[in-house]
Order: sequence, then structure tokens, then C-alpha cells
Amino acid sequence: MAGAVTIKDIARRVGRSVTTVSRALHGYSDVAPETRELVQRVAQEMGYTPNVMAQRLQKQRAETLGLILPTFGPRFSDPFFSEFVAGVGNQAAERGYDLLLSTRAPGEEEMAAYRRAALGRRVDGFIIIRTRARDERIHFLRQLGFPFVAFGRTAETDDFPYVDEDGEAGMRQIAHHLADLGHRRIGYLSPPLDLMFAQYRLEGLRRGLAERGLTLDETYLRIGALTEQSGYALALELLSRSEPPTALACGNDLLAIGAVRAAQERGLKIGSEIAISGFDDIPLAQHTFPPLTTVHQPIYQIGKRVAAMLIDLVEGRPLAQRQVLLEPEFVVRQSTLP
Amino acid sequence: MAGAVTIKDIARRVGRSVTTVSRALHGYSDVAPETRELVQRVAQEMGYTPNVMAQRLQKQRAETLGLILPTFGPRFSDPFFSEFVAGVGNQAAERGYDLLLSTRAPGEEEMAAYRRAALGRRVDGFIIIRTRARDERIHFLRQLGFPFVAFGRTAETDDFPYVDEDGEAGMRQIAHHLADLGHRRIGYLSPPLDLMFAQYRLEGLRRGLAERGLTLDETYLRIGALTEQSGYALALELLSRSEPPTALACGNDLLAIGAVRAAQERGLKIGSEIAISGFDDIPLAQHTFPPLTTVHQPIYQIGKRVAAMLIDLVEGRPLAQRQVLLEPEFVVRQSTLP
DNA sequence: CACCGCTTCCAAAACGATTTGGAAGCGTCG
DNA sequence: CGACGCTTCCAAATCGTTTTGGAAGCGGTG
Repeated sequence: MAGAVTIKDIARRVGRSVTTVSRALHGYSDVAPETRELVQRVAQEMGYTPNVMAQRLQKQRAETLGLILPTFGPRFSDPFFSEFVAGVGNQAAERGYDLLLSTRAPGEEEMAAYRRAALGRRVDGFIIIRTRARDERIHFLRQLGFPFVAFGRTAETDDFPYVDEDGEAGMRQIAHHLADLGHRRIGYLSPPLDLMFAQYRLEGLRRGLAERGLTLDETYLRIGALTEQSGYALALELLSRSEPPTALACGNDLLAIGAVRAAQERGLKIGSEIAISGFDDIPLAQHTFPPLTTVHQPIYQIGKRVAAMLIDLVEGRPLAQRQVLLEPEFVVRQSTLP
Repeated sequence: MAGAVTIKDIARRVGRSVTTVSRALHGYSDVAPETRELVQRVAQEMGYTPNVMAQRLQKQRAETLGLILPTFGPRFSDPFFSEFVAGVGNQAAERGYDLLLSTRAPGEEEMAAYRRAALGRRVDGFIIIRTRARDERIHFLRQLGFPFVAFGRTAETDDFPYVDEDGEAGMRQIAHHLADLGHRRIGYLSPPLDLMFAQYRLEGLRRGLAERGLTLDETYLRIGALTEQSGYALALELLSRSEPPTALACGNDLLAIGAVRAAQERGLKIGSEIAISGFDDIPLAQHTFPPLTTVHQPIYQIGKRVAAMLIDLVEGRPLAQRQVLLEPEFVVRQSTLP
């Protein structure tokens, strides 16, 4: 690590003040063209790169977006997160922002992480992901007046900027699809209901079935975790009933992948003997056998959009649209087709 | 955003200098016990949180680790990365470091990102992942003398700190396993060979077969991308030959998952009619049907370890072990068993 | 000549912390 | 009483930048 070149070194070399050098580098009009060129040439020659920390201290801006992923345990395999992170990260980089990433299980430690990052002005704003019915993160940031944009809504208030997909609409389409294929015994594997998106999706299923004159048999409703593991176990449970469901809707793709394995293990032909659907359209959904009927969410794009909104917010630009609800796209593949 | 409490505010309130406040907060011995308590109490009351940017400028340390994921295109679904990132992130958080994450496709822009972050002293060190045979990142950081730790080795030099799994040993075991099961026509789907790990694994396969008196038929060797897509396409290709392979080893799990789908589509019973193996043991590997025989890498743990080494390096602590080669664990599941 | 306006420059303050190099006050000892 | 040592404190410098509020010099004008 060679001693880094500072603005002072340049000033000394060109025989001007640091003020002038700084202004020359930023193209201010009160420096003579020859001086500007000289300064810029010398800066280039000396390999000058501004010290970001100093810039940030002076500007009182971290130029950093915070993203704390709510994950349990060390295994962190949700492809949903990876894609979202990529979207956020790339948008941030494009606008000159850093992305500060960590993972924390929901709870006290999580809140401590938010507090530290916000109060220590380590980030300019947060991105909240996987909102909960009663979301303390949103609570905290709202009362602090700290900038944030959420991916998802919450049950408590509507007064904050967010992007969300209309999960209810998506799941209604699945309900219609299954009902129209003639299914009457329809099971549903739901993620935990304190997650907002799980509520919307369940509600969508109920409404969609109702619109076809059906009701969800509550004994076919199972609530599990957000893992294939859980999907596998719950599906086995339902499939071993005396009157097993002929269709199995799942609250996300990971659950569906587990359900697919369970059905395969029981020797069921997926599509004809049992229909299985997912939700999210993670990359893997096209690569199960058979490929998964699901609802597509442009997760990468949502990540970019959320980041863009947050940056606008942080920089004091007015938001074109403070709350965005995206219409999801229903994707029929073989896992529900005879 | 209320005006944040600074050390100066505390000083004013307790009627001491900022020096004393700073020293009191850090528990220096040259401040009277009563003063220390007073200061700490007042700091607490006023809700003081140190301004990290100022601390970092003064300490000349970013307290931040850089990790640039080499990904192509917007879809970034590699579960391998997610888990690694979680390991790095959590270790960093534990030691009070931030993780600066971005994604960049290998090439000029990638190198520019390294340059900017390093020269702007935006990070204290880098973690290099997915090393390449000729790795310009390692080149650059080495000649700059900038701290870094790699996950993986490179063909050019051995003189840098790294952690790697012994991919050759792992793949040798797979070769033995398949040979011992009686397979003679063994296909291999390899990731691109400019990736170091792909070279080791291919080499391991060759050596393992040789140790059983077999040689790899080069016409059964296919090189593809790191995706299920690619595994699917290449497997179909091999399976449609007049003499298809009876076993298909794959250079990573994603390729294997694609191969599984291809085999299922052709109506082959996996395990008995065709054996398929992966490498990495990503979480999904246990949830394919049938579950995948593979080689386990403790990716999360490796992430933690690499981060810990980098932090030691950055803080000038001597490394207990500068180069670590981990013995991988062979995991037999049903995808290779009759 | 006195004044004005324009161009070009810069000293100093500021951002919020840490560190350096004393200084003041007080008791003790020879 | 003077010297010394100990405890407790602090002014000022520093980290590397940006910004503020002029100042100097010069030519043109009334």
C-alpha cells in the first residue's frame, strides 16, 4: 500500500492551493482553462483517486444503501434473495452508490443492526424486504424519519414508499386455472402467515376459488417454512390422506419443488395424476421435471426499481410514483397439465 | 433525520473538552472514574452514536471488506454464491466490518471496479472468488500490495493467501465410485476450463479413472456453462448418441440438475438406468428426485474462514495458516445407486 | 483618477472523530 | 521550600475533502 496521492500533493506540485485543485477537478468555472488542464493532467499522472471517506464525511452522505436480509440459520439458499440483491447492487453501482449487505434473523439483533447502521449514518437509506404483517423495521424507520423503500406492504400502515407485486391477483389466476382443469380437492401449502405476501396469496386463492363457486377446504391447508424441506414434508402429509388432493398449490416455488419431490417419491405422475403449482418463477422453476406452472415476478427488475426509488428519495428528488403495485404474469408449464 | 448527536454536544453538556469525552468513551485511564461515568451516562441519554465516517477517516481504515461476484447477465441464481456471501457477511459483521458487495461480469468493467474500490480506499481488502487460470484480479492486487484472500487457486503463482477445497481429490472419489459400480461409458459435463476449479475436477476425474484402469473417452467430455440450462442441453446431446453413457459425472450441481431433467425427459430411471453425480452439495442437491450423489463443500464455513483471514491480514495479525486446502466429503445419494 | 466588474485565485472553516504533547493542581519527600 | 510524581484534563493538530467569503489584479469607463 503505497502512500496514497492526496489533493494536497497535487496542489504542491502545480503550485496552487488545494481549493483551486479541488475546484479544477470538479470543473468549476472560476478556474482558468490552462490551470484546469494542468491540474487534471497532473492528477492523472500522479494517479490521484479521491479518498471516499473524506468526501463522504464532508458531504455528510454515506453514498451507501443498506440491505439486511432476513434469513434463519446459516444456510441461505433462497434464489429469490440472490436475484433481488443483484438487481439492487447493480442499480446502486450505476448511480455511484455502495451496497451494504448483511443477513440477520428477525428479532432483537436485527433491530440492533438497523439502529447501528442508521444512527451511525453508515447508510443513507434502507431497503426493506419480505415485509411482515406487523413490521418493526418499518415502525422504527418511520418514526426516525429515516429514508427507506420496501419491497412489500404491511398490515399496519400504508404511508410509506414501496414496490410490491399483486400476489392476490397472481394466486387468483392459479385458483382459476386449477378449478377450470376440473380439480375439486385442492391443497395449499402456505408460507408463514406473518409474512405479508403469504397473506395476500392465501387470500387470492380463497377468492379465486370462490369466483368458481368453490371453497378452500381448510383441512387441505398447511402452513410451513420457506424451504423445499418443508414443502416435501407437508406434501407427503397431504398425499398420504385417504382422499388426497388432486392439485397442490404452493405459496412459493421452493415449497413447490419439495412437493414435486414428494409426489415423485410416491410414484405420482405430475401433471396428470397430481397438479402442482408454485409462485415466484425462480430460475429453477423451469428446470424441475416437469417444469413448474407458476407466477412470474421480475425480481431482478424489482430490485433495480426499489434501489432507484431509494436513491431518488435520499437525494431529495420527488418520486414519480411512491407506491407501485405490479401485475404478475401467470406462467403455465407442464406441472399442472395432463 | 434529527440533527445527530456528536461528541461535541456531549462535551458541551458535561462541561469537558471533546478530548476528554472521547477518551472517557474509550475507557482510557487518564480520566477520573466519576467523569467517565458521567460522560457515559450523558452519551447514553443523548442517544449518541459515533459517526463512522469520521472515525474511519481518522483511523484511515474503511472497516469494509470488498466482494465482487463474477456473474454474467442479470440472472444471478447461483446458490453457491448466496451461501458464500452469507458466510462472509456474518463473519464480517461479527468483527465489526461492513461487506461491500457488487456483481460484475469478468472483464474491463470488473477490473475498473477493483481499481476504484482499492485506490479510493473504499475497502481495506478484497475477497476473490471463483479464481481463473490466469487471474487478472490477483495480478492487480498483488502488484499493488493490496490485501486480499482468495477462495481458489490460480495457475500462475502460488504466492498469496487462499482457501480452497481439494477438487481433484473429490472428483477422484466420484470416479472410483462410478468405476466400482461397473460403469465403463462415463460421460463428463465440465464447467469452462478457464475456471481453476474446473481444471482440478477434470484432472481428478482423469486420475481417478486411471487408478481403476480406465481412461476418459474424450468424446464423452462436454464443456458448458455453469447453469442447469447448459447441463440439460449437453446431457441430451450425450444421451442421444447411439452408445449413450451409463453414467454422467457433472462438474457442479447445477449442471447435474440439468442432466437429471434431461434423463427424466428421456424416460430413463436415474440411478439404475443412468447414474448422475454433481459437485458442491448445494442445498437443492438433496431435494432433486432422486437426491444427488455429490461432493460436499462447506461453503458457508469457507466464507467465514476467508473473511476471518482477510480481517487478520488487514489488521496486521499474522495468519495461522496462509494457505488452506480442505478435504471435501463425498456424499452418496440415490442418483448413482441402482 | 476613482470606481466598477470580471477573472482567477486562496485562506480558513467545516465535517466528526482520535491522538499528541503538554499543563494545571495537588500531595509528598528530602 | 523546591522538586518531583501522579492524576486529570485539554488545546491543537490531524485525517482528506468541499465550501464560504473574500482578495488581488486588470482593463474599461465616466
